[in-house]
Amino acid sequence: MNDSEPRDFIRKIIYDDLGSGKHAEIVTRFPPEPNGYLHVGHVMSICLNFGVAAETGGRTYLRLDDTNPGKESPEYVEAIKENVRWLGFDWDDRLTHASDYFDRLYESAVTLIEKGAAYVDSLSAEEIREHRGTLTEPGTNSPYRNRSVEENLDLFRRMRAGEFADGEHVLRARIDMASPNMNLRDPAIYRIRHIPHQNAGDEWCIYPMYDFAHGLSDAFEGITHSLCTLEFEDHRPLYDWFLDQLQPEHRPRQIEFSRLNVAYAITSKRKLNALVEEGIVSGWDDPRMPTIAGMRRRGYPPGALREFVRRAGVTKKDKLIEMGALETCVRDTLGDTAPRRMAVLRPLKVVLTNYPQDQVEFMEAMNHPGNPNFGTREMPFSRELWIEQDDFMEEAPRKFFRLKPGGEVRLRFGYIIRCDEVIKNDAGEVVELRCSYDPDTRSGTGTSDRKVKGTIHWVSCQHALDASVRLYDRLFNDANPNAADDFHSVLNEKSLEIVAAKLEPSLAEAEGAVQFERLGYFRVDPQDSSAEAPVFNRIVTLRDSWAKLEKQALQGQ
RNA sequence: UGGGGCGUAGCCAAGUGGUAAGGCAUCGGGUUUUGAUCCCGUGUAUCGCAGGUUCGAAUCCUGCCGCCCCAGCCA
Repeated sequence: MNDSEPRDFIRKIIYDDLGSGKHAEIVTRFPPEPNGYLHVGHVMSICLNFGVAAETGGRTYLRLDDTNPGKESPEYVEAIKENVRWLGFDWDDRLTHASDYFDRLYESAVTLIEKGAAYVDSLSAEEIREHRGTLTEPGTNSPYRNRSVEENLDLFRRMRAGEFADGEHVLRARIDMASPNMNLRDPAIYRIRHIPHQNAGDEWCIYPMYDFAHGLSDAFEGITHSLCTLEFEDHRPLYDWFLDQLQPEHRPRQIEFSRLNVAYAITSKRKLNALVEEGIVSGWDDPRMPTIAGMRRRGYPPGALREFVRRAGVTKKDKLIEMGALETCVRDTLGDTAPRRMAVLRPLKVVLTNYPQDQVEFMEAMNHPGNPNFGTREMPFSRELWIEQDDFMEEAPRKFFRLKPGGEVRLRFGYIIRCDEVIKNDAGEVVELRCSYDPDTRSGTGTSDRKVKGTIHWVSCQHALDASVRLYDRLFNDANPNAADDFHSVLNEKSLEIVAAKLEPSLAEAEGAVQFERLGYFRVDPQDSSAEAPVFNRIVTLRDSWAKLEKQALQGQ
């Protein structure tokens, strides 16, 4: 991919601005409000803002939009920084806060008042709402709309001095109460809040609103392109209005793009919070969460996320992207980077009746069949082995080429075995297989080159490592849980299954993502795992065309 | 019913007057000691609909339809 080729409408605009000489350098910003965790939807914005600046040799600010104390907390700031860094981006010394500009913002508000472009309104919140009109009816002017500049100045100073209670007054832009654009019906720009600010402390009791603070912060930082999501599109006239009124040195341009939604995932902060609060998930970084923290803990590589949003593209069309597209990116990345190992998730014992009682052989196994640089390892092989329950069927269909009574299968990197006897418990469940192995078929060194259709994975019983493995599935049953009236009704009750697995011994040293052959990609849980009680998370399954066949067979019946 | 956006295959997405890229998914096939990977091949897309302009329209014009956003002293 040639990054110097514009590939979306925003990049086209930006590259044109560079080409025309309108800007010598591109400056962008990623401006999260520190009132929650970043999720998959934010990844788009992060990659766009940091990406386009990096491509063009520009700069990006990480700006915390902290204009509403009481709803925001420093707890989230660290998480946001960590998430952005983990995704692979760097803001250098450009970590800022909207609160850094409180003084300048205040001065700008005073300027607006002096120009007669803002006034102190003393209506209550309810009254203001009533005066705003509706979507189809114009609003009506506040009786305070024509206060003198002097009176406005005096009142605003006293608001700032703390002479009034919350809600007693509000500073409003004086635009047009009859505008068909609701945002232009004299929007509030400063409100009184007697709450200490997480950064500014007790210095202020009035705080600027988003529309006022955001565009001006952009201007103060010399942002050239202020990229945001579609819901701010009809705020743009207001964004431009403030710039027109105040004529800051730099004039940023706001451009909107559509949010990225992923099927089966929720991205509402409120709902995400409910999942945590209600204990439906274990926390903000629960591997089922669509948060960056969750995806990170799950084991999604940051490069896979970047690739995902690159493939999704930047447009203005509402999108709901299939989860499979994300999973493909994860598999693509991990396929190249994850060493292969063997693990049995649902163990079934196999006894090789003709294998010497106490013998142990060490089988050489490739760590990555597609890349010899990964080297090899040795796997202990013995008389008693664990295989996957799914790899045996007593009454197997035609195309099932794993183990069945009287049938043969290859043990990966081991021998070909034949199933001679099926042992069941009183309940009629298969609990053990008696098999015989063919000594001539040892992997690599076999004197027989006979082939069998199937190859299955295994772990030696006496050498196996016990581990708890968490199998994650989508959190919701509905492709668009965001649209559900109540997300509880579409929760997938089986989004987590925990199994007692048997791992090959080398997995004791596992770090990073590994592939459990034929099963999927897994990684040690960074929080809950210990040497005594290892815990693995399933990142994503492998593609499974057998499962697909089975499904089709079921549907065909 | 006011304003702002958006409508190209199942999901994304190029294309901006010359006869519909690409990715994901799907479905075939080949390779394979992972039913993975890899490799080949695979799409009757009424380009939302209807008119119009033009030799020629996804692209221009008109009218309609559908979906999303806006009535916080949230962002």
